Amino acid sequence: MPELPEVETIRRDLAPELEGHRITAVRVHHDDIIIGTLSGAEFRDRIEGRRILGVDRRAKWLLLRLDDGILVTQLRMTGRFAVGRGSVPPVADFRHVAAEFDLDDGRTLFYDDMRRLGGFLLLSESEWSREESRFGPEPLNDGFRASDLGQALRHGRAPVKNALMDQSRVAGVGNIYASEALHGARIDPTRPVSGLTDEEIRRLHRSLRRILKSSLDSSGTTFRDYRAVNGRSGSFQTLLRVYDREGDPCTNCGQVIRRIVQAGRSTYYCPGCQL
DNA sequence: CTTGTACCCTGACCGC
DNA sequence: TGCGGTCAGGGTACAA
Repeated sequence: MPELPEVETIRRDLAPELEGHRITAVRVHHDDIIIGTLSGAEFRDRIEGRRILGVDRRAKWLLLRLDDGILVTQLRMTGRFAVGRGSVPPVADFRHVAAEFDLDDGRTLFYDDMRRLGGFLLLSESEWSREESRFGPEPLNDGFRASDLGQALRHGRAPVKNALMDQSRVAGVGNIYASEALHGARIDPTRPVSGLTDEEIRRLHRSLRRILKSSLDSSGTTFRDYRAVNGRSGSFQTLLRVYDREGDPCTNCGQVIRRIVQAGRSTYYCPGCQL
């Protein structure tokens, strides 16, 4: 479901709700959302009593920093959070609640995941730092320059669209923003990374950062499953130029937007201005 | 090494 | 109305 702007939006919503609070009880309704070797009961026993010190993000992962360990969560396609009082989630369409975390002030954090592709992982600092080292640089970090993008992207022969979505090259970019960033940079998504010029890398760097920031300002893109916390919608879908717009005219040049499939995922692009 | 494919799961939508 | 096929903001294991 969510990419960098969506996960960061959720982080910003969750942090003030959770920070400083102790988790008093955990209920796991589907063991398959506990990633790794712990059973639901073992997971519960190790989380209950822990205090949440802070909420961070890396790539598309959320980190609940506990007073003992890090509760890592990945939302994949349909994971969502809500915080409310009482036994019923505050959002009507939470029909697939997979886990609940009671807080020390009587509120509950609900995790809903229709497809149950997302889930939770309890790690130590060192386990997390090993996981984390597989990710490429954060594209919105201040120090992320065009040369860093070039270094991350310009090896191998992968199509640039696939390379952008490769989390070990650049962190946090998924299917929507890969298409949008390439359109903004006027680069054909099928181009092999090895052939990209310095000028194209500079355009892609500017385009990627502009689009991710702009989406973050809009609280992300909601046209399907994604919601921020407690059902709040994003609005960047109104600003998408190519994604899910097959058959529409390009806002740059008027040619008809096309959809192709790369690595099993839809890519949208304009054959007129993306060369 | 790098790149592509199948798969996890449920639901919405489309054509027949 | 039902049925089958396809697709969905992701990531991983495994094959070539």
